[in-house]
Amino acid sequence: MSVNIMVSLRKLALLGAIAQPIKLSSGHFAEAIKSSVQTAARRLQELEREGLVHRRIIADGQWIMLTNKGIEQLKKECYEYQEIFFSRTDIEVEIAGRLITGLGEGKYYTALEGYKRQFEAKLGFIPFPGTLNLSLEAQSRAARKKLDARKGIEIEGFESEKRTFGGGKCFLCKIVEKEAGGIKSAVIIPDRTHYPDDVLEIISPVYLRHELQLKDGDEVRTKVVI
Amino acid sequence: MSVNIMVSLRKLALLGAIAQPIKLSSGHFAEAIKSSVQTAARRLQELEREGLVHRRIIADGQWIMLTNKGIEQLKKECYEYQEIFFSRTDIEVEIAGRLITGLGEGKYYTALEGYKRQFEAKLGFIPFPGTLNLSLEAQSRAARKKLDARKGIEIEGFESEKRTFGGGKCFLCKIVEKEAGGIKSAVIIPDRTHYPDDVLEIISPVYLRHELQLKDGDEVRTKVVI
DNA sequence: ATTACTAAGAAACGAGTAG
DNA sequence: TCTACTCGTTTCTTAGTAA
Repeated sequence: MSVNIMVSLRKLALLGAIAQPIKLSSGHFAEAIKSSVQTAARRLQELEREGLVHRRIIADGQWIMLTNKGIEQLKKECYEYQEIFFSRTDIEVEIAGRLITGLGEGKYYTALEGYKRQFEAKLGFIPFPGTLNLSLEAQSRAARKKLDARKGIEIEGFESEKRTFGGGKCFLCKIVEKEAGGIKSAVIIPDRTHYPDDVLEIISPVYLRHELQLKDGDEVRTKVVI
Repeated sequence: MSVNIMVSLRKLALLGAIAQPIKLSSGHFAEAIKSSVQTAARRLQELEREGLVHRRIIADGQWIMLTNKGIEQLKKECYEYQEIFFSRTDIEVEIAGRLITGLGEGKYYTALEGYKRQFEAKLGFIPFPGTLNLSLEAQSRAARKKLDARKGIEIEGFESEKRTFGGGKCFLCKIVEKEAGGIKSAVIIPDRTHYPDDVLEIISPVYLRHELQLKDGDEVRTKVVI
């Protein structure tokens, strides 16, 4: 990935192309990146070719918006800065939520060899098949947001014969109270999540729901190591 | 500032050259930035020429550490990412500290035309000459740290005939309780501070110490708009 | 082993032009 | 105006060499 491409991508994000498409011409973009129109146009083409932006050309310019891949790339750089400037400011964030029943895919994914192997190597345990899903209130969603800014423990995606499985990241955590101090667990955040960001997925070597005698609607508090 | 230079600078920061000098050779650095030894060596030379790193060549490599200028450059990029990803998550941070008497330079600096003009234009008031200095406990120091991550309201440095005066940044704030709701004030953070980061300097259009009937040792709480 | 040159080769840039 | 080419020119990179 060329560094100029990354700078262009960042500029587009700053211009607001991360949340919604923005309209701009090569000419305007040239001013923004302080280059010639040709170079600006080439950068936008390149960005599209690399799959980092969606692009739609119209009569008097183009509509540009970052793709998920583009956002991911940008986040990687962002993590580096977090690392440089805020590496060890906070150690833990506390997130609370109410237990809900998931869609069952947690069970499917956590059982896959491609993930299990990584969980064991990187987290130190083989997860019980399934995830504990917590529904988060506004306050905890804000705390959850801090995890976005963190690199976490990286879980790589992989491919099987039939399909590809996306990557994600984990954070070690512990459930507070409930005498669960001794149980290792981890928050898992897929890159392309099927849940909105108001659900927190937790994995653990044991069946937490039974181990802690939890039922839907119970409040669960967890301290996440970031 | 070439983009390749910035990438190299970031890499050095990640390698730890921000807090203390690190020893590395062009060969090692070449691996880190995935380039030839020649390019790596040239980058280090360039970085030094631009005043972004201190460099000391020894028999089997070199000692490298970022300069303040280098760190400032890096922070600028960091702000961009903050802007992109965390723009409006928090609005305020609360910082509490105990009133102490400063060294008197606050009085000197706030009275300088070069600063006064900017305060009036950017903060909306001409500061009373002097700063209110708060000594921060551990918890508030952590809150104070959040300001480092923010761009704030930029105050530019300037030169007089005799010397140069450094820049810094400000954050609007309000003193909580004490019926001070109506008094505009601002936290001021010089780029090259004479205070360690456990002192918070506040300026205001009025003499806060009298206005709020404060004396050394009193606890003052402030909400800083970030 | 280093760093620091030089010079050839590769890559990127921007003026000009077409559609 | 716009995007998207081509094509000289400039800039950057790397191999080779010296200290």
